[in-house]
Parts: sequence; structure tokens; C-alpha cells
Amino acid sequence: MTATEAVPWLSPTEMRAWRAFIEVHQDLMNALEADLAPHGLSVGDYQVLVYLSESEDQNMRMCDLAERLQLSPSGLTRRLDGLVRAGLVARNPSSQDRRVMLAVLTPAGRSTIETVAPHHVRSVRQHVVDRLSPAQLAVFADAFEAVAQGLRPVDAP
Amino acid sequence: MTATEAVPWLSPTEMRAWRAFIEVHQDLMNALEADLAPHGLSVGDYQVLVYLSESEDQNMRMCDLAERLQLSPSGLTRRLDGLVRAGLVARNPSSQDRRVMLAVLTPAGRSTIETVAPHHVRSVRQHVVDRLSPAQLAVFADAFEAVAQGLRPVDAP
DNA sequence: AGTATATAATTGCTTACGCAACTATTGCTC
DNA sequence: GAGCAATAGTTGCGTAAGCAATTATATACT
Repeated sequence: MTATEAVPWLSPTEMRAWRAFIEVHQDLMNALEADLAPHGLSVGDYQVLVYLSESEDQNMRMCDLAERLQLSPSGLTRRLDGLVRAGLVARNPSSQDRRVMLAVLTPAGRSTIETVAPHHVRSVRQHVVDRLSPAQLAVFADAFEAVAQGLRPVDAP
Repeated sequence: MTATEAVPWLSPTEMRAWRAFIEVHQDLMNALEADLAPHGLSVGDYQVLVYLSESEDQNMRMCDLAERLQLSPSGLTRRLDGLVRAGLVARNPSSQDRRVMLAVLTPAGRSTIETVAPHHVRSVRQHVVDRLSPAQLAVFADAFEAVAQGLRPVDAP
């Protein structure tokens, strides 16, 4: 609630970093979407497939998946609708907890992610990773993890 | 069009950097939105006011503003609708080119951005800038500018 | 056990935005 | 200077996602 009490403005470097971050994100996502589009997937769809494929039994509870994807429950329900319609993911009711719906990768989904992943990785390399030195990447990773740490426990004591 | 030809997977550091970036962005924007909400502005609205306030005569052509904001023409039209309704921005037809509509900051808009900016800067500091060392910030800025350089001239020869 | 609370998923409603279509200008070419 | 292409802005339509309400189930309290 403190008012206009001497907030140090951003220095040139700080401003440069901040604006570059803000401005790059949109362009970058557009580029990744464009690279993924020929394969019939959006970045959002791709992420669903990635997380499912990384999971033990190729499945995840909707609520856990939503959290991973930073998506609201309803958002995930609808994103999954598309993937189910495309036959890449199926919904399986959990036998342990009848409230729970498991999103599970179908063989088609498995095959799709295996085909598409190398293209996506190439895309990420091309637009980002290969443009940065190993030292830059290390700092980059540390920096974002520091920011993440400050954000996650915003209200989790 | 090259197919599955040996794309080197991401190294642990590369993966760490990439995932941190992807995951942080959403949380960060949510935090900034939340900090700005009490002032009745979205981050998108705020950016409009910032760019207008930085412009020579507190005005910009719609098309230039849309490009700055990385927004489609229609997207900007609608975003401006909200700001006009709130009395923070006005639409002035250009006297030089009758196709052009100038978005111009009203006194209320000017006053709003001057009031809100320090809070927003504090917010950015709190969540990002102050969590990073000057060295990290410098690398951060360089890294994003390198990425931006690779993205901007995608089809501009 | 029996009620109260918490959790999981979905649906209705609203908002934000991009694309394509349309209109109104301007500038270029001959 | 007449016609044509390019540019600026808006509107209709479709898509994606969040919030609030709803339903179903599970867990905790007494």
C-alpha cells in the first residue's frame, strides 16, 4: 500500500533486459507455433503430449496435468477435447478415485510425439539455444530459476 | 523439410534454461497482472499508456502502435476501445492522412500512467530485476537481444 | 455411521485476440 | 489525371482460456 515512495527506476541494462524479455516472448512463441503447425499441433498440444509421454504410465490426472501446464481446470478440459478428438489422447476414469479422470497417451499420440519432438527441438535450437553460448545458457537457466523461486511460493507459506 | 536427421537433444543445462523460461513467463505475467489490477489496468493497457506517453506528442498511429505492441490491427482496435471507454486514451483522426487514426493520451491517461508506473516498476523489480545480479542482468539482456535478432528478420531481407 | 468439508472434473458465460473481408484513403504508374 | 496497388482502420466470425456454478466423489470430524 506504500505510495510513490522513491522507486528506483530501471537502469539502462535493466530496462534493456526487461523489454527484450517481454518483446521476445511473443515473437518466439509465434515462431514455435509456426514450426509446429505443419505437424498439426499447437505448442499447447505439444506440451500435453510431452508431459504425458514423460509420465510413468503415459497418463496423468487432469488436475496434476493442469497444474503442470499452468492451465485452469476448464482450460485443460477443453484443450484435451481437441486432443481426444484427434485421437492422440484418451480419457480413462481412474479406478482408485472415481472423481479422477486420467488423460492417457494413445499409441497414435505416442507415435505423434516421437515424430514431432525432433522437429520441435530443432526449432527451439534454431531460435534460442544455438544462439546462446554455453555460459549464457547457464546464466539464463540460473536467472529464470531465481525468478521462478520468487514466484512459486507467493502464497504458499 | 529435413526429416529425422540426428537433432542433438537438449543438454541438461539447455533443458533447464528452456523449461524455466517457458514456465516462468506465465507465472510472471500473472503476478504482474495481479499487481496492476488494483489500479484498474491490465498489463496490455499499461503498455499502451507507456508507449503513448513515451511518444513525441503523446500520440501514435494505430498501425505503429499495433506493431510496437505486437498486436494485430483488430486486436489493437479492441484494446483501445477499452481505454477510450475508460477515458484514458482518445482517438484523433490525423489531419495529414485521412486513413490514419491517432491514439492519443488524455490528461486522465497521462495522470494514470504517472501514478501507476512506480508501482509497476516496483513490481517488476520485486519479481525479476532485484532477484538478479547486475552480471546476470547484463547476460540476460544480451541473450534476449540475440534471440530477438534471430526472430525479427524472419522474412524481412 | 452421518454429516460437513474438500477435491476433481465439467459446463455456461464472458473476454481477448487473430484472420479474413470490407471500406476509405493515398501513392504509383502510364 | 485515370486507374491500380498498397496502406490504415474497423467489423464479423471463430478459437482459446479464465471464473463461477454444478455435480460427483472422497476424506475428516464427532
